[in-house]
Amino acid sequence: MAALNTNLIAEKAGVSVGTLYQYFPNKETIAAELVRRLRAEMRADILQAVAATQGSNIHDTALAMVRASIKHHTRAPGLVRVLEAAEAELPLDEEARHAKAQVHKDLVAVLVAHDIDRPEIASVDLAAMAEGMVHAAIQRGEEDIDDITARVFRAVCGYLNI
Amino acid sequence: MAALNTNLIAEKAGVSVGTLYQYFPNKETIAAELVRRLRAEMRADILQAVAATQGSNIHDTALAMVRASIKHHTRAPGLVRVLEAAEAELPLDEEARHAKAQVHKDLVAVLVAHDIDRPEIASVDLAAMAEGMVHAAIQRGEEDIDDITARVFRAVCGYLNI
Amino acid sequence: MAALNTNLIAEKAGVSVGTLYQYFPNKETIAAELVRRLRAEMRADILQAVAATQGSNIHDTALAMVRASIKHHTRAPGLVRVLEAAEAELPLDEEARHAKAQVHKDLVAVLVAHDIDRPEIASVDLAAMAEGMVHAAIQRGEEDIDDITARVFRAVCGYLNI
Amino acid sequence: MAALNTNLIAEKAGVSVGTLYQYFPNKETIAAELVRRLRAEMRADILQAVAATQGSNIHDTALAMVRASIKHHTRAPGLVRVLEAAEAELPLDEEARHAKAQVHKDLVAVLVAHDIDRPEIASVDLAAMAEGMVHAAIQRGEEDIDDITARVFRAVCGYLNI
DNA sequence: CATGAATGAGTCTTCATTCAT
DNA sequence: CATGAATGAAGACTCATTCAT
Repeated sequence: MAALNTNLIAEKAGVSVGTLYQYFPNKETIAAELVRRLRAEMRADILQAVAATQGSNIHDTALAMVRASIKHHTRAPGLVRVLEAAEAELPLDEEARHAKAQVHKDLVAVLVAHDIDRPEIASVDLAAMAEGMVHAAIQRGEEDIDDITARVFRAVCGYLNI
Repeated sequence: MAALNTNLIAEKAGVSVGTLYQYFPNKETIAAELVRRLRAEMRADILQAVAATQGSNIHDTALAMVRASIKHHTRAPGLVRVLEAAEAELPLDEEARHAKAQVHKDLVAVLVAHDIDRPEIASVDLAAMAEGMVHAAIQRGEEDIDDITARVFRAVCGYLNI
Repeated sequence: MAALNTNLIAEKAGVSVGTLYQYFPNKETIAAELVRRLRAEMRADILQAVAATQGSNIHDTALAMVRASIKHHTRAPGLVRVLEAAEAELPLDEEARHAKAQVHKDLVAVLVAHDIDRPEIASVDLAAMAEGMVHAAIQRGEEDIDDITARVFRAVCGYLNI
Repeated sequence: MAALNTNLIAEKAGVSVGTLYQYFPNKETIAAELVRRLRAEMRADILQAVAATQGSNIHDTALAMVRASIKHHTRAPGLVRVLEAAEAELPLDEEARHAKAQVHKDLVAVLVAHDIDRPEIASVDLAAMAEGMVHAAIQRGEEDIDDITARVFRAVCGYLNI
């Protein structure tokens, strides 16, 4: 995949390939690290959204989280897309898996706090649903973030029966 | 891109690479053709679902379509995933673009028939949402199709406010 | 070499590749046959030139032969060029070698008849010289055959000290 | 074109294919560069011959140039032959075309200095004639350079009427 | 978070050759 | 001078990885 070319990654990172390989044993770990960072950023966004709506009803929290998710996709659409596609077939290392799991856990915690049924499943479903919709919208060139947000929010509420 | 290796594609297709190249000028067109077939099959599944629920309310039709979408993902999960990932960066030829557009049009037609708001947008949103959720579920190894169906259906209804 | 593509040769010959391979065991023999024909035609042209100047002085004979050589290059410039290039690295079969040798022998005979020194060497030198000049002129797009003839003739006379 | 096989070129150049492709975008430019070098070397040989016979009559200069031309063919007969054959169908880049043109210009300059008629045409004719004869002689395995030189020289003088 | 030219295994693509019809 | 789709070895090209500086 052209976008995950090691030389390109190095260039974008402002270093040489050699340097990259001094810190990572191979391309897979490099990609895993990028995934880790992506998830960490995402988590920060989400935690912030959760914190900001602390004590509110689930609607407000959900809305804030959807917004956070979209923000995350807007930052570097190309990279996010490529990495999320790569994530599936990549043998993630412990760190990356952990970062990914954290996002999941945070979401589960929110769902549990609001008495949602089968929170573990709901967490992955909601993430997949939002990711799918946002991803498609961004890729089509949509720019009205509020509109995208509203649409995803509708689906989320439907899924949660709230 | 191990899964879109021309030699592998040829092998799976039961022919030699040379034969493949007698019908397609290069790898891109080969991939485009696979996308075209995928979309054509998907469309057949969806049209059948629509036809089978002709005259029913939108709930039944939506449910049938969700089921069709899942069926499509179940057939050849690996290939579907790879192709859907490739679809975005592939220069699709006329045929493939047409096949993709047809699926979209069919869905829009159903939405229009049921007086759904902004049917064009709804069509892509619903497709993305379902694809995202189903994709994630299948990849995680879920096998209870009815359960997945019910969850996607909930999101769809929420999105459509029905 | 694109111009010696077996499928192309077959097409130009108005048959299928399969048919070609029913008469020749491989590409080399096909090329050899083309060389053989080329040399046979060339020989015919040269013999005719010699016959037409029977009894004349060497100047007239040389001039006629140069003309014949140019005619040969004009017929199918592309093929002639390709074949003459191929001739060197091709393992010619008996027939083709014989056809080539015949041309040489005829020339030697003429040279002997006119008391030229070292006729064997002169024969190949003259052929190479004429071929080189004519080839280059034709390829550059020159069309004034008489002019090319005059120039080659000058070189030939110089070589022969006549 | 076995002799212009990229892997072979790389091997002969003492590097790997990858390295070759780090400096040239494709096979054609690689071949063009080889042609350029060939012509540059040839030019050096010729200029040296011209310089060494500065002020002499045209006979001496012509002789020296014929000798230079033969030397050029002797260095790497195989490569020279292949490249000169390839030259015609190759899309030469600016550099290569320039190198080729330089040789031509140098020769024209010499011819002009000696009041030769139609120097532009004479230049290409002489080059083609010498190349044709030398080429054939070398390929037949002749090793007596002086003899070849004398024969080519005779043709050259005849052509130039000197 | 050093550098980047060199390496060569792995892909894409072509084309001489075969063989079922 | 039967046909031409199928084959796969060979050749063009890429890119993850290394190593001398």
